[in-house]
Amino acid sequence: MLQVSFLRQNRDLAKKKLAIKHFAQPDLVDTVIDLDDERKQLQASFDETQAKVNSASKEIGALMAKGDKEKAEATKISVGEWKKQLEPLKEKMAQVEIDLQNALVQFPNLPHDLVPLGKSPEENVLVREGGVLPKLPAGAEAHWDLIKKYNLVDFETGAKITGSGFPLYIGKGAKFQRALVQYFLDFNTAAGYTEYLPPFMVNAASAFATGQLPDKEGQMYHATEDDFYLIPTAEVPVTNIFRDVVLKEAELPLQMTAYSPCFRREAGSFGKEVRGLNRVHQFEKVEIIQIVHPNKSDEVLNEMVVHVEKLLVSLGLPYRILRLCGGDMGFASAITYDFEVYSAAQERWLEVSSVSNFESYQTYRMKCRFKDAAGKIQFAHSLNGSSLALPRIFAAIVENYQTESGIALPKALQSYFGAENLI
RNA sequence: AGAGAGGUGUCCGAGUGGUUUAAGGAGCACGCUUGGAAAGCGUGUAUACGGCAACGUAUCGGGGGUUCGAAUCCCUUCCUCUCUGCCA
Repeated sequence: MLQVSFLRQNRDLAKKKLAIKHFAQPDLVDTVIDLDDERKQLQASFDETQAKVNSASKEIGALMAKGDKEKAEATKISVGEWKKQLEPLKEKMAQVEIDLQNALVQFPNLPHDLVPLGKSPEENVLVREGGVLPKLPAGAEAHWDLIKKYNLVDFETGAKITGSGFPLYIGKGAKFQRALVQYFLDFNTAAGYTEYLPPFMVNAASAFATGQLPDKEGQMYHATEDDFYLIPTAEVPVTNIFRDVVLKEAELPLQMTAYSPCFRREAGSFGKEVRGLNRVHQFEKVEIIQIVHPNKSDEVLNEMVVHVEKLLVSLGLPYRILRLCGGDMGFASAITYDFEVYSAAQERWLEVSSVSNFESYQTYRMKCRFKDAAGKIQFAHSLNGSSLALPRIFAAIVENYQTESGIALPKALQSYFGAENLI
């Protein structure tokens, strides 16, 4: 969420930056400032009257103690008058605050200066690429055929149990998932991240704090009986650890990693784009999250990008890193780098990680602050990234490591899987 | 799931309608004292909003109510603990 004080001081800059994100209602900036002016005015007169009520009430107490009942009763009457004035003020103030809040949550985060202009994925900027394209055997197949051939994943039975997009992993396929999770977590903790295993459902307050609510309501599964939401990513529960918390500056940076299943309704496209493991409703992911000093977030973002890159290199997959343009970025992000892995058999790039700096957008929304050396309270910055999302890594490894007689494994995974080859 | 007990500041903890301006203690910070340390003494020690400021307003788990006045009374909700039940 953007801060009114910032919008007030940077009215034109904010509008310019919102335009980069293709935000359709620049005038909302003015609306918000007007509403805030109104709120201030209302509060001033409310506070003034309330102060009169408070001091008169105290006076009544003193008069009663003295036994001056007559004067006490007279004071009660004037208090009654003031309270009548208070009622409409209170209502109006509550309404203005709701309006202000409703307007504020509509703003996406402002883009970082490095964010390229552009509207669609084609306008994302290639930062660098690495890895080598594999030489696939003749008759190389896409992962949806390979997993069937080797009985690693059964979509039909998953659909029978739950619905489409809920894959059932079997045998070596299931074990491979477990090996990947274990490897990713170990890789992250070795780099200093603390491992968490969070709840997989969150309440509405948590979903609001990380920006899933109110605008992305339909993308989450909702357990209505208890009003819990199934998490779309571990970012939600883990970042919320620090909701309404004032940290000490010395505690920063906080580095967390967590495995979780991710649940996404993903109302969307059909066909090749979503075939096999390319897009599913439930998938496994290991996430990295940092809460840092605002001065450090640019630097930390780069560190996180390098961290994820090293992980991809260790898997021997051909990859590229893109800096997303304003039109392709997430709502809450100030700057995002996407990692894509080349699926040789599908002949297309698959997004496997997205690393973002949210700056103070989430932390303001969830009141995650820290006390600096001077004793001043400031909002921290939050960042997160996948390291990594499993299904597409699974797909890419199965495709890129296929041989004529089976599927090989990257060296780094062999000890985790307990064999040199997947098949 | 049923019954009961609770939720107060950084922490412990007092507080059943009015100098509570939340006692007292601990911790922490600063100062005094000291050769140095401990002890002792003194001062300070939540957040948000409004205001140039003085200061004001709100907050005793959350929300609502009663009252001139609520940490205190009522309703509601969440959470924790104990016992019982159920369960991997």
